[in-house]
Amino acid sequence: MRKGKYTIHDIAEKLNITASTVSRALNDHPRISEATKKAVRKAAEKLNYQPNHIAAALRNGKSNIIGIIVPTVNRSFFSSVVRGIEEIANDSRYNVMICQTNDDYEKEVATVNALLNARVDGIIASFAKQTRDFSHFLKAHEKGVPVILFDRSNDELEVSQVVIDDYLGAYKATEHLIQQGCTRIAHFTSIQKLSIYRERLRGYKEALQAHKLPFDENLIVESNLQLEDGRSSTRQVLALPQPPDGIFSASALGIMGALQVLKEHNIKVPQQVALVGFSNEAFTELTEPSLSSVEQHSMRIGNTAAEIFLEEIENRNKTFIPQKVVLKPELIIRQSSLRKS
Amino acid sequence: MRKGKYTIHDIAEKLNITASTVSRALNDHPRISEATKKAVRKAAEKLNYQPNHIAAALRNGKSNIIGIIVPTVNRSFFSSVVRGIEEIANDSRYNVMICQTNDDYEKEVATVNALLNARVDGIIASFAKQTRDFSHFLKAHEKGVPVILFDRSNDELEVSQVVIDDYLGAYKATEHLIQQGCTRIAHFTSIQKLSIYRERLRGYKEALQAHKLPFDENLIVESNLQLEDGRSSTRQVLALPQPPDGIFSASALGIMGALQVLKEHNIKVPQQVALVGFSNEAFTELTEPSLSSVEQHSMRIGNTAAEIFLEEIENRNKTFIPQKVVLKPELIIRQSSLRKS
DNA sequence: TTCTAAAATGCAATCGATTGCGCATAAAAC
DNA sequence: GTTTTATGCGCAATCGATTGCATTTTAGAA
Repeated sequence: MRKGKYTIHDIAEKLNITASTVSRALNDHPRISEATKKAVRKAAEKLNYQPNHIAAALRNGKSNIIGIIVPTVNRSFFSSVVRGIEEIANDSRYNVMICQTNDDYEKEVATVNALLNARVDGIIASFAKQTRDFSHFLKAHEKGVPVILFDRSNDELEVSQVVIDDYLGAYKATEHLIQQGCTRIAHFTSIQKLSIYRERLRGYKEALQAHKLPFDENLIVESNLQLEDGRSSTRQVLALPQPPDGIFSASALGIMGALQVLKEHNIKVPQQVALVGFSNEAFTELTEPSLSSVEQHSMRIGNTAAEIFLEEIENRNKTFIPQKVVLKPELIIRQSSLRKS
Repeated sequence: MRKGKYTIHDIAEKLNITASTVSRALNDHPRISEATKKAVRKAAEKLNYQPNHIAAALRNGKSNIIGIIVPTVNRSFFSSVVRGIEEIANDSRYNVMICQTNDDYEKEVATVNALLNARVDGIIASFAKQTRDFSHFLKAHEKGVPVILFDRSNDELEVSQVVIDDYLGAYKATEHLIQQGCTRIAHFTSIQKLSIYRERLRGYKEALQAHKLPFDENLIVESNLQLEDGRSSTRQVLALPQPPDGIFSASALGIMGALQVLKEHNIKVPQQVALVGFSNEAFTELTEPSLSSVEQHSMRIGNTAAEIFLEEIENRNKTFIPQKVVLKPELIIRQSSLRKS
């Protein structure tokens, strides 16, 4: 049926040589004469030969596929990371297989297994919010499949990871708000089981401390950090006897929600309340006023993760030493926090 | 090295039977006794046996992978379609391989080839804006790999496709603007080589005609429909002797740009100029005022595409009849076009 | 011209799962 | 009690590329 379904055997037959020679010729093996190589390449071209990666994968025990696991691909952050991974991976003849967990733990476990069955050569992942048990990742790692975690990760896990300095990002953001004159800054955070949120909270606290501002438990609101959460959190802090004059949210949607509610209450941004979010999502510069936020260099995160993967594949036989790369975030100041001074 | 690297042969040995029997037992073959099946399943579990899909793929000539090709995954529309595909595919034990072309023709061709080499069982794609030559898709189709195009597609291509009724969406949007009192409606469009843009333009025109409004060539602006394009197109129509009182953009970012520029000119939306966009991207409901837009039911598009794929795989031996599914879009009315009446 | 080393290629096994065919054994039919 | 017919399972080939080892060919040395 299938046209052009030629194999190395067909090429071999055509040239009166064996498949071994063809294989070696195509792989530029030194023991094959230039003449033969040329002939093989020519014949391959003529037949429009397409190598069967599956056969090679079976024989070599490697598929040349990197599995990527993200909660969702529908966020600038994650899709940029994916792009970053692809960039590096493709250069090294790897393909990527992107899988979404929708932040569902069960799906995540199933996905890891599916990827292992598909014999991926490595897994680059950012786990689901509710993931507490990491044995599925460990299982992959023990099977010799490099696992690289990014953003959401876990120090206790003996695998490599690429994260940004969440502490620093939060510190910068908070300090910036202070410099703009804010003295009561609220912070929207999420589950403290995730280190990224713990670290952002820590950065926030230490910035306050460094500038001799008091820490008020009432100004910390924990939620899922989606749009609606941002809205309700904002209402909550506005209802305080002493409402805040600045808000730093650990997510982009969170600060978006804040902006909406503040506008609804006719509270001027940034004059009355200044805002800074986290994650430089596309919409943050589309709002009115545009939203300041902490840029995570997502593309770079992807690049780095892919590079670590390549290294680990390279050093597969050497003893494994997990590495942790921490990238510096950057504060992007826009209108929502810039008071005319 | 790899732990748990057991094969059906290991199970066979353990039970003193052959690999054939193990294979059949695991696949629930009717000719295998229940007792044997149970024993096999138990042994498999005990050894933590993981089937090697690659070996099966080689033998069966199918990988159980669907390749998805999209310009970018970083848009609600495309990522939702992907989700929709996954939903259906996973239920039928298919995995998906998502690839981004970044709207680059070369990359698209390379991607199709890569997917074919990876021996995907089908390709679901929305092609790049500049793609004029579709031979890479045809090649896949001729090789017996079902190709399903969605959104951006091409009637001349003898492959199945899932699209929305762009004409209808545009008609509804334009009519809505007219009903809100607009009489001079500008339309932002993109390359007319793409049928989606041609159809949207046609819908716009016919709605005008149906309501006896004149068609003015000056109100049509063709661009790439990104944010910046929306901005400049808006400036362009505002500079006309008779500026418009309504804008219908064939993209979401386009109308976003319009909103920005209008606000900068202190032109009231929707009172002075009403706006409707296309593609219900996340940010459209986050703006101030929120943006009306045409919802494309992206998830459903994905579902449908996957279902068509499954059908075509099923009927692989029957004669192929390409099918075209046209979904109805829905107009979502938000503040940007709703004048208090 | 004969021998040896090097260069070029072939042979056959391998990766792991699948499957058509065939051979037993057991159950059913006559 | 013999013939059919199921039933349960094994044998061996297959998918296509790769590779260690063996063999042939060629070139160079003696």
